[in-house]
Amino acid sequence: MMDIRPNQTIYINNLNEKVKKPELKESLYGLFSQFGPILDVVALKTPKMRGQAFIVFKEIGAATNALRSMQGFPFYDKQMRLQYGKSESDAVSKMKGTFRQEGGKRKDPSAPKKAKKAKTSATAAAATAKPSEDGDGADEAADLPPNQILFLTSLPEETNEMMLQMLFNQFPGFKEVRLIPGRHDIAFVEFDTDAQSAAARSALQGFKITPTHAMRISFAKK
DNA sequence: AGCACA
Repeated sequence: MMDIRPNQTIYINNLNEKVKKPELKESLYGLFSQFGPILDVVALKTPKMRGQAFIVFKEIGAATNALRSMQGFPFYDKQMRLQYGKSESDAVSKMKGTFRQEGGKRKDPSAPKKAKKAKTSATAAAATAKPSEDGDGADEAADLPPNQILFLTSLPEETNEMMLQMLFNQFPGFKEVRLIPGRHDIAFVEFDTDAQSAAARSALQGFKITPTHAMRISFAKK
């Protein structure tokens, strides 16, 4: 059913309602940021809004791509259903400078909060101040010859098997993910062939599972 | 099933 006109926000439903909000948002962010920059992920657990989420992309093209690619994607044991959002997200209006509180139309629970918290540039600087391990030999593995097993590094602490499965699952030839007990930061992902592992590798190289952690993918040592 | 953002 071709219903709603393209929108840079994707509306998702049929999500697993048992997943807690922070985890849900993180996983959605990880899963969808492969299509392009994301402005916001909105998920509410209110009776009306549970099981649904909004992914706000910077570009409509990214949203369209996501819509086509992720329709029916198995996510926490349910198939996600995607549509374009019906209206413009606040994150978009804010970016365009057209954001209005629409006096009265929307619920105003209490005090009018006019000023949003300003991101201090100190915070922003701290966020980017993460040392990047360029040039200190940390990426010697880049030279390993292709094989069917990928080696993931720089994984954030909250990584779990399901998140990695969701990411790598979508590539042909996927076999399994192996986590290492006692190490949250590395994992192995196996494919049927080295061509298939190479394709997944280039697609997901630098993928941000969380906004601050870009994972690194190399081929495993044989 | 359910289209919000505090």
